[in-house]
Amino acid sequence: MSGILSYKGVVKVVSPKEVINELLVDVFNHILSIEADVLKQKGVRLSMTEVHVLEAVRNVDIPTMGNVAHKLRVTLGTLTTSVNVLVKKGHLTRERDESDRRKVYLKLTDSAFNVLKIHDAFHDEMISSLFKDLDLEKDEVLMKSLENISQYFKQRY
Amino acid sequence: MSGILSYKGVVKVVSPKEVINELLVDVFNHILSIEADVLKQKGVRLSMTEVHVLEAVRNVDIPTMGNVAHKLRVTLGTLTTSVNVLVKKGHLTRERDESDRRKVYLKLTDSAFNVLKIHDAFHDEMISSLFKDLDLEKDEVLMKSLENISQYFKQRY
DNA sequence: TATCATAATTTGAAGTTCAAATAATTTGAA
DNA sequence: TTCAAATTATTTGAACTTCAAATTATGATA
Repeated sequence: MSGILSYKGVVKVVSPKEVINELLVDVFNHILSIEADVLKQKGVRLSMTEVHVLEAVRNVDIPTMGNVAHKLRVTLGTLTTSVNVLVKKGHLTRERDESDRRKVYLKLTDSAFNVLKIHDAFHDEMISSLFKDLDLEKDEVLMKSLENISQYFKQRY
Repeated sequence: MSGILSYKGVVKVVSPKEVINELLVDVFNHILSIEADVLKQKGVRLSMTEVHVLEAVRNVDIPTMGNVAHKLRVTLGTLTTSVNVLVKKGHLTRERDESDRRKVYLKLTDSAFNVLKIHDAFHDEMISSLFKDLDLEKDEVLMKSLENISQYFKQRY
């Protein structure tokens, strides 16, 4: 993918960095829109945003509104709107903390787990394709790269 | 990052695949929201969506409405709305193709190039952090991984 | 020419997000 | 203890994003 691009008679030399940048953005957007299609086609009546809320509820240590909102990097108000819909659609329940009644715990219902099963299968397939033709030592290089960038941003901003 | 997670007394073994999946999603969302902040802080009065339109106009071979919409994977109607705003804000101009007057070419103005310069600097820094501690041979492993996944989705869907 | 195809825009509705205002509860300092 | 400040979550109103369907304009072709 790196090398030379020609457009309108202009020859452009493309660095590995530029290629990686464009691939990252492109692949990521592609994945999101494909997954939306897959879910719709499987009869899941949820948007990707809503699926991400369910995923965050599952992945966060203690699924309060605040923790989930932080994980998703949205405001509490935004999350409240999403959760209202997801409760109405039967994928989430709210539970008050009895010892601190300000807190609300979110809980996934069985239908939420079904949605996440489809989601997981999709991502598994995706990640497997990423590993194709790479031996284990190299998988760890990829992981190290992702950790680098994750750390970098956590420190920097 | 791979290994053992403990929550509510339950011990969970996390595979490299799961870690990579979560990192990818997490890092990507993080980057988007950080970049939005950086742009705002630098006085750019555009949303990330709008910046992505400018980026697509620059990156696509022939920047017609159709080609740019396809690159962004949005409908033409969606793109039209974005472009209307970007023209109003002075970042884009429309030009009719004189030999086929159905077609519209999008053209970046100088102020659009200024926005993209900030965008590029940000992404450069980001990609550099990804390369930290990795030698060139390994960068190519990462690139190969991304190409794999890109190819996979282009063929599969 | 009449019809079909292509390219883009307009319109109306649904979904997403935020900031600011509000509400309920807990914490802590006087 | 008590009340002011802090914490946690919800509500509200506005802006933005997106799509599907209808419409407009133009080009290709039978």
